[in-house]
Amino acid sequence: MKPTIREVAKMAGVSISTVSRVMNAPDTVVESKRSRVIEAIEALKYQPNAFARGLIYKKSFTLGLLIPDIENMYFAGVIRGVQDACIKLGYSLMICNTDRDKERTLSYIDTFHEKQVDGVVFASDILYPEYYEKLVGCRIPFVLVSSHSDEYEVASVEVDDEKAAYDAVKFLIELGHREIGMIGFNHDNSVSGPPRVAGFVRALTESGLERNAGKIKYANHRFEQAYQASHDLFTAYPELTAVFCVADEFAMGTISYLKDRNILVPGQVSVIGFDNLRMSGMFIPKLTTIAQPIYQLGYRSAEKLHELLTDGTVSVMKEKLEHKLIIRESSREK
Amino acid sequence: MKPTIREVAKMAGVSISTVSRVMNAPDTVVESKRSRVIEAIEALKYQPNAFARGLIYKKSFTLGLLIPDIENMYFAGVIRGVQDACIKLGYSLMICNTDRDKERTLSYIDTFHEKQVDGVVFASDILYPEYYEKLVGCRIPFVLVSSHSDEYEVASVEVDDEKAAYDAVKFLIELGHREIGMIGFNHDNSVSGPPRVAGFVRALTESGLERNAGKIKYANHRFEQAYQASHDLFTAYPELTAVFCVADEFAMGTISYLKDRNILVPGQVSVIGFDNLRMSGMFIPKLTTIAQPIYQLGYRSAEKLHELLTDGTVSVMKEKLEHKLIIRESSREK
DNA sequence: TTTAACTTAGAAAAGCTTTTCAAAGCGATT
DNA sequence: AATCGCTTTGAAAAGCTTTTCTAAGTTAAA
Repeated sequence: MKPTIREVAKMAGVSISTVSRVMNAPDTVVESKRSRVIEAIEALKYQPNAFARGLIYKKSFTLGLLIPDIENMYFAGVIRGVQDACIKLGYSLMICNTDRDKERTLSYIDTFHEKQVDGVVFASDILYPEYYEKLVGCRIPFVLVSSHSDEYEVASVEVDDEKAAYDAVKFLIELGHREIGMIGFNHDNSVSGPPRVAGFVRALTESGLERNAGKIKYANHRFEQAYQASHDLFTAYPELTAVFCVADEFAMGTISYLKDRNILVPGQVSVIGFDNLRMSGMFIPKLTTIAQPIYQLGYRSAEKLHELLTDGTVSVMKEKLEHKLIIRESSREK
Repeated sequence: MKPTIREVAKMAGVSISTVSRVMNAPDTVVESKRSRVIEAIEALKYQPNAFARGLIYKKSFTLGLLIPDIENMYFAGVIRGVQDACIKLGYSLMICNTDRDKERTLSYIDTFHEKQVDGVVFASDILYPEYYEKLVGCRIPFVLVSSHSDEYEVASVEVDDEKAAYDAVKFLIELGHREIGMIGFNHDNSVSGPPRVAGFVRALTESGLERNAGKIKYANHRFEQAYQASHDLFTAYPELTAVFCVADEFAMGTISYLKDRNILVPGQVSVIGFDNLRMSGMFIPKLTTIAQPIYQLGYRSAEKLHELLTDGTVSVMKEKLEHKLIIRESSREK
């Protein structure tokens, strides 16, 4: 089996206390013994047992990350950010893909509880009361990323969805478009759904384009759904010359649909996305989009969780990171 | 703090042994006490401490997963597969993104060792001797997915790369193409690089097209690199009417390049990819490709690891899963 | 009625580390 | 020479659970 501190002690001819001290407070043990101990540790490839340490410290130095859909490219970036922050801060990371399934999410929280993760970052999904109750019931500190809660007092880091949507639509208007539609997230399973239509409506209203405010179809996070939604949108409103899509994946779905209908993008219709996935620059045409600082979102959320864990509180509760308009090839002046 | 078995025992008015028995062998404790204990457990939301259990069982019921590049869409699928298998088999999963960095990979193995993961699945990367030595030095059982080792006796599950590449090129030939090039993986940091050029060459040779065997440029896993490689390929061999790309991301890079050069795909040049990413059906044009059973690859690798952990050995050492040709829009008869 | 065989429950040990406490050793000060 | 104070080390306890062992209590059989 794996060597224990006992065997290291025996090999070095000292007590286990001394071995422990060599690892945790090296300068309290005299040089001669210290080097003998270090030799023994290396010879045996000794690695202290995390279970025993966990028992003492009551900490696992592990964080949990709950992801709604790992096949959504958006999350690859936030995972990288969270993981890099974890490395910097000395945590391990346990990533779980919930598929937006309530039961599964709850069961992962149980696992986190059992494994004694120090905290969890909860990504992009709605914080349902069940989740909240369970998390606080298990006394697990947590933060939200790309999400927030109106009901509860929970730390979060995200983008200003309303403003970002506003900027996207404003851009389309400045390009000269007057007939503008939108493909949005279903409100009942997304947190950014409502603020993004709010931004859409505000930009429209501000320019006297209220008549477009209802030209919205909703989809459920996936390409195929957005394809279908575009179909519904364009059969209902064939006059549209621009579409605001609340996700790059939706923009791709919309463009695919338009392509199949032989409608040119951006020749006849301009499409703007949201997220700036790595894929957006690879698509044909390259997507004009609102860039979220995806990696930073993940990174900051882990830092914030760390702050919560060490200080017991967090300096800014609802943190907003900056979005940015990226102009590429899927949009054009009207 | 979190409640312990002691507090449950006190609340139920029994000894801690009884509580433990209720959880692990319920029928050895009399109904009246059992129900009192269950009540107490629920009232306190008691969850046994995984550290204490780990100390006893010498198992963490946690697996580690080493991923080279989490932003590569290929891995989203294998992660899902591994994770679903883990749920079925009762393991938790610790996913680590190595960025193909040796030091980082080694350091993750240390973490796995310290956290006492029961085993690790190692994805898609070359099993360098350092990795192998460290893993066996730490006595951590492991399996390879989308990879294999010629040097060492390690269980693996992957696709038959040579055959798959052969099938791809054969398909191009049957379409009537005679001038065929390839965008491959750099041999020095990929395991599937060499077998895929072998398949390319075999298909060519079989049809008397050896003259094409050298028309290969190499790229390093990413779109941008494939774009550049396509540039090199087509300036060196402008006669090409078809390209075999060893990854869908490469195919997208190639098509992007061709598009920028106003070369029609599939009108003038046919492109076939490899992987069948979820994205491949979303791209314009939709990619003809060799589908890997990505999810199953992940799923099987976790099952295999489980087999290794429970039986101490594995029934089939080098397992191959079936690939499949998917014909979509990026290829056309010559 | 007594003994044998079970059933049920508690005490205690084991698993590995860190940390506290006490003791030993040593130099220096009075 | 004796005491003080500091450094260095080891013994032991604590952290939480599972499991073994033992004891007590119950039922059935002789």
